Amino acid sequence: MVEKMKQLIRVAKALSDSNRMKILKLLEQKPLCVCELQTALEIPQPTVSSHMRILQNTNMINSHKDGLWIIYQLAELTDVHINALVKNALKHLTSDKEIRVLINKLKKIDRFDICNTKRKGDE
Amino acid sequence: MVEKMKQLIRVAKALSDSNRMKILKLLEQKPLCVCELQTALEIPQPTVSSHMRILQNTNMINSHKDGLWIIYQLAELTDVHINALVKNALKHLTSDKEIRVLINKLKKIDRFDICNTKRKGDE
DNA sequence: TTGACATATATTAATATATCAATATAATAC
DNA sequence: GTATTATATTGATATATTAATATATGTCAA
Repeated sequence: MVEKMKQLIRVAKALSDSNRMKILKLLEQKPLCVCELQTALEIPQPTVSSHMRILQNTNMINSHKDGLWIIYQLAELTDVHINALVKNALKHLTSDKEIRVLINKLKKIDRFDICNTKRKGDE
Repeated sequence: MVEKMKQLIRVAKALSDSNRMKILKLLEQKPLCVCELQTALEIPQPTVSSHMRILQNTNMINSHKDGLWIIYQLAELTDVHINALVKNALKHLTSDKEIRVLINKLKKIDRFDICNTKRKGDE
């Protein structure tokens, strides 16, 4: 059996940081690699990785590899109340000014531009 | 205008502590004074007061005086998403073992027994 | 292989938070 | 007034969290 209290506190702590909330809101738009998040948030890469680990420990996100990249995406939480809790946190930030600016900025960010990795099919 | 991000993080931090979650679950049963919470949680009075201040800063609880007592009670949050978030956190803990034991323990706790204050009408 | 690159981990320093003893404040009884 | 009681505040200490730098790992291409 899961420990409800510990589970809740782990999620609440994960939501207690503005960088992590920004990451979740960005992932809500589309799956992203570390370098895209790093560019959007303008913070060092290890800082991003550190936040990703915390989010992954709550099962709020999952990841898969694509060459050198690790693509992160939002995950559906199996626990109904925790899932609703997180959804409400994300909805709350929809009208946040800084978040809106950030999401707009994301439109111009593309991992193929950031990284030197050649686009598949390029010569 | 409210700063959505700061508001969310303040609430998430408030929910990131097991003593505070226990306090909220106890207040869900009925309004309580500090000495009742102190007895239920078996922690020193200043620790309780410290948590109450944090919870009050999020508007999750409010208080009124009754003689020497300060009675705390759950408050309805005006922000719809934050309110739903907190409600889900509380629901999540309904099945938590430790919380169930605590709520059961609360039934035997009565401020008139704990405190030396004379019951109104006593001789 | 080797080198370049994307990401992860370790270490450290700075900051934030939780707890609790001691003390202060406020309400009530005498 | 003074004493008592319930709660708040202060200040000290321990622990947790964050972020930055340095280093390591794993992948791909040549």
